[in-house]
Amino acid sequence: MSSAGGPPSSGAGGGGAVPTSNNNPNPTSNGGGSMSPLARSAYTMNSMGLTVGGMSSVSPQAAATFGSSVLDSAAAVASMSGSMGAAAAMNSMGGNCMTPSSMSYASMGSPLGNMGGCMAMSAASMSAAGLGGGYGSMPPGTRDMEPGSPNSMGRRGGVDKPTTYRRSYTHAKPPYSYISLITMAIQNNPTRMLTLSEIYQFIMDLFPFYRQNQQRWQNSIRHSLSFNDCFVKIPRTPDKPGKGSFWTLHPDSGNMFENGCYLRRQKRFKDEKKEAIRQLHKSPSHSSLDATSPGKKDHEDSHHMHHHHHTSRLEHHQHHKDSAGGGVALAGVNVLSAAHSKDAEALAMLHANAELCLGQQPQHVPTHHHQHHHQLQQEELSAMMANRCHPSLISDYHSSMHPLKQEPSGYTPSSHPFSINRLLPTESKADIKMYDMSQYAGYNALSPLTNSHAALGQDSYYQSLGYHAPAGTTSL
DNA sequence: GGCTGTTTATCGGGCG
DNA sequence: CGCCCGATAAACAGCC
Repeated sequence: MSSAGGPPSSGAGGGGAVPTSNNNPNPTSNGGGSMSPLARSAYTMNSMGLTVGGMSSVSPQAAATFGSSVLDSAAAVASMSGSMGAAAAMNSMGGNCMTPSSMSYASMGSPLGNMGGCMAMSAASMSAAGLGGGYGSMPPGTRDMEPGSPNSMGRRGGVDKPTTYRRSYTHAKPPYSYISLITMAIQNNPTRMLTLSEIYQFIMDLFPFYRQNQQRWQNSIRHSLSFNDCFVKIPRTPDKPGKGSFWTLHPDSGNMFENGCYLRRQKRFKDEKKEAIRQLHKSPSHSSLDATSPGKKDHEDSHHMHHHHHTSRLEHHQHHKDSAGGGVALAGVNVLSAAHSKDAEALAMLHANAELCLGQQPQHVPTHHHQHHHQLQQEELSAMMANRCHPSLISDYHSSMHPLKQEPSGYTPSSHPFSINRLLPTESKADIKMYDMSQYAGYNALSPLTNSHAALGQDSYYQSLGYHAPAGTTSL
């Protein structure tokens, strides 16, 4: 690319956390009406004033309220944003993910950003702070200005006075990476599998920002799905005709956002097997496997040629942490080995899974189990999924990341303020609607997922598994 | 043809 | 400063 992607004017080119959406080419190709009154109200809710105050003391009950469907997502989102601060602070994990950028988001629009310090509060309040502060300040109609437009909000470079960027970012880009968003979407679905279009829908339902420039971000979503090993494509079964495959999370992807940072993972999840394949493809010397190779898979390297050793580095990273950790679970690995012991464990792991994905503390990854267990690969996953069962459910990887496991530091995933466990119920919250959460965060109250999964509460999911509620395991 | 997926290429930013 | 991650663009292939 000569000219490297062209003039920045179009916002082309990468970068960064603050993308910029120029004009909205196709504002609502899909959205028709997706903007429910609820959504509006949500938007209207301004910066946290609302919530923070009111919810500061979110009772368990309240928490429970957020447990379902969209709410979950909202909660998840909220928690994500909240965790940006909370997680970092609470767990001293070293995860300072409070990068300037995230901070800026959090603080955007209001002093609340500083709440990071107060995160002692409940997740809900946090979320409110985070989301409300970040987005939600403006009524829907006012979205004239492009939220991340360079001009409007100059980047963190401090280009502009902090005062300028304030509110009005109704549709500011959410402080979540696409990977986070996808994870959120998948996790939010009871089946833990979503089609591409459902992922799109989830995102748009939750974040108005993404109702614009769909072409652009959807391309990115697709790229993320394909490019990141943490997402696994599950072919559609004949009995379920439709378009596109299902996407799920790799059972070993575990907690990609361990530090509560949803903009950037500390490490990119790598499926060792796939990685190995890539390596093979790229290194001519080993054509051991197939001569038929198309030779396209090296993309990882070609993509990041400069850091092809990253893998080792990453592992190194991980191991390091693990060892430090002490004890807990590994992120996965032996998957098939215990594939039979589902039940309670399954749920447990289910939790873990959610937990991990939504942001919890670092688990330990047993440094070297990979070689033996990484067997569960796509085919297997596919097979499992074909049965509508998420691999994670079957896999015993739960054993590795058991939710019950305590963090060495005393922190447990369950204890994580934004832990999904906390949000999960104790009872049926399936009926809860977004309006409930409208107070939750400015961002979510949107239309409930129209998708079926939305209708299903997570508890439903659990129930379907024969599990009632993560009661004991959770602090709830 | 449009959607879904994959792959390549770049750029920008964060972090050690 | 180099490595790595994420965002974005875009070419392409396959499928419905």
